[in-house]
Amino acid sequence: MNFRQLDLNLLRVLCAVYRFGSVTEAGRHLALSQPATSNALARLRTIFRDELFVRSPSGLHPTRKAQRIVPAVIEQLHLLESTVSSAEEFDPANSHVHWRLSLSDLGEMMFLPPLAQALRTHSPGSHISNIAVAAPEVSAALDAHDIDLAIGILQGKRGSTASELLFQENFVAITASNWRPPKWRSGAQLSATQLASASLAVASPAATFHGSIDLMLSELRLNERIVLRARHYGALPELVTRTDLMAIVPLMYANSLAPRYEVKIWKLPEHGSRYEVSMLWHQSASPDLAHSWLRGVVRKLFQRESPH
Amino acid sequence: MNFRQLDLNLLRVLCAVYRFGSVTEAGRHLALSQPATSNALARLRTIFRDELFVRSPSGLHPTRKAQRIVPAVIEQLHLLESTVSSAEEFDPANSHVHWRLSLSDLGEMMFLPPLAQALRTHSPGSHISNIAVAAPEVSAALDAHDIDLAIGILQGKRGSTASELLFQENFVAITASNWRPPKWRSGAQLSATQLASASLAVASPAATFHGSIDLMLSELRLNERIVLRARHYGALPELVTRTDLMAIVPLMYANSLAPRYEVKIWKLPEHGSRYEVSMLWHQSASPDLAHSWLRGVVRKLFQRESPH
DNA sequence: TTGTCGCCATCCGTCTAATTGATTTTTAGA
DNA sequence: TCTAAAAATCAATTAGACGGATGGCGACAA
Repeated sequence: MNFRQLDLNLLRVLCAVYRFGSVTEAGRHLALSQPATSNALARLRTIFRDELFVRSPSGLHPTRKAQRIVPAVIEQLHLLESTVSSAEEFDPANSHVHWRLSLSDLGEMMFLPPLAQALRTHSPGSHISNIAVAAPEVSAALDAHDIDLAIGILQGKRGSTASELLFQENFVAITASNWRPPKWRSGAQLSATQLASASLAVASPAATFHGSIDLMLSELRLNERIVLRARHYGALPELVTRTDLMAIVPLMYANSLAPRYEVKIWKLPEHGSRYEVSMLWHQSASPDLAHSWLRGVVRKLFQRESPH
Repeated sequence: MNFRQLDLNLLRVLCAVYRFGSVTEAGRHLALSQPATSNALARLRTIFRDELFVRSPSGLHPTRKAQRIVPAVIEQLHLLESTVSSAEEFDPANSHVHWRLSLSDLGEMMFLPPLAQALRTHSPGSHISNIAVAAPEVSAALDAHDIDLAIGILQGKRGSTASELLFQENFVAITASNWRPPKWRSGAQLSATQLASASLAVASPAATFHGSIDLMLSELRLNERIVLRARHYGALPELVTRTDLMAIVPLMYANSLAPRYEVKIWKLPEHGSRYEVSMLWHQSASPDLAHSWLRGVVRKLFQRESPH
């Protein structure tokens, strides 16, 4: 097996067969006929002196040797793709990229409108999909190249995940505008005891923002006060205007409600109510100029210096 | 420019032209005719919509676009090579690898004999060359894939350099066997004042071990006592047996002299006389089974627990 | 057990890209 | 301006990879 005389294009076939578990399907994906794909696989088998894939009821199953090398080859081909496509200047106006993002439901409300507006303006040929991935799976989804970029309260844990802080902000409480805490005089600051007497509503979405509010409330020893848990933020504004409940939401979201809802914003104790919003992507996409452009757009739209 | 319909083999041509600055030479290296190479370059130019290389007095000079991507592509092809060649089990007995090492002159004396013996025994078809690279250039030489492995008092500084500690040891002093310090009674331990009265000879090779002795001696405030500087260790044993000079050498080397030379070994103060011997290689070679085997041989021959 | 279906492997004609060899073009330097 | 070196191009030929059609084999169900 001599790498120098290996047809590199065969590696594509190797990866595709690994991915689809089917010669026919791999060929379809590579825009190659089934015989050509089969022939390529035969050459691979000769070169590697290994069957590489054996038939099984569920499709072609990789041998140990294939299992050992193909995932790494897939990763390296992705790297090559990013490098090669970083060659040409990215022209957003004339490009047709399908961006696959991961935003929580709140992320959609907060980030999608300005992002979509920017993309419609500067890259009208591009498409956006939000693939809402649960927070713990974000890194895996990036590794699998199922999504291009994730925005939210997320941390890049693995080495293959790159990340950039967009902003830090605080959670706040919103209530109906005529809601008052006991012994209230004026202002929008709640004392700890006043807060401790409120009944709380929170949203715990499955996707990106998951968990951080719960974490904060248990730090503030307020988790006993939660009387309503929603799965999405969308219901909260109506909820607080119609009940005596206090909802805990990101400041950004509270501010966005002001024009349409009669809600009052209450500051929470600084301690524990802070959260960080970052964007995450797969490291191999870093040199890609298209991806780099998208990150620039996100940065320009959402990144700001932390007040603290 | 669509990566999916890019002939990956063209990237080889791209890298070779970049490396040799010549279509003809690149073709020769790739076992490709000059017209074929020229044609491949023409296709690359169409694909990348860029000249990629322009003629200059010193050969084909890469354009900015080529400069941006080709080094990364070279690196990624090396990665692919390591991955792909890690597919087959490495059979040292029947393989023909040309190992390019970087050893200092002392390294040659200490490490090459057992290493060569092991390789002759277990991989008689393989070759070894010592490309003695000066210590500061070791990482660069690994990056350029000019050498496969370096052994010495070295630290892997860059992210692309992998390293593994082989052992820690101390420098010692050797003298003629009848040499005695002032007010000496018995034993092989020198007091600081006794040491400070000796006249020293040191070797400062250009290659890997460079500098660490000087560093130690200046820590011990003994650099004033150096009366002779050699460029190689080979001359020191004869030197100390014929003069009253004391030579500072690694313990390992001092021990190796015992059977043939009438020298006495004196311990030095523990503080500052310790050094670490490591092996360094390029990270992309980590998955390569042949390289991994070589590292295993080196490890088995030379790695030992530190006495401390 | 047998028939059918789905999928991989094989066969053959076609076409791309390589080779050899020669020629033209370009460019730096005399 | 001329020369020399190297890239680009041309032409004829050949090797090999692809596409379409066909054959073969195992899985699953009646």
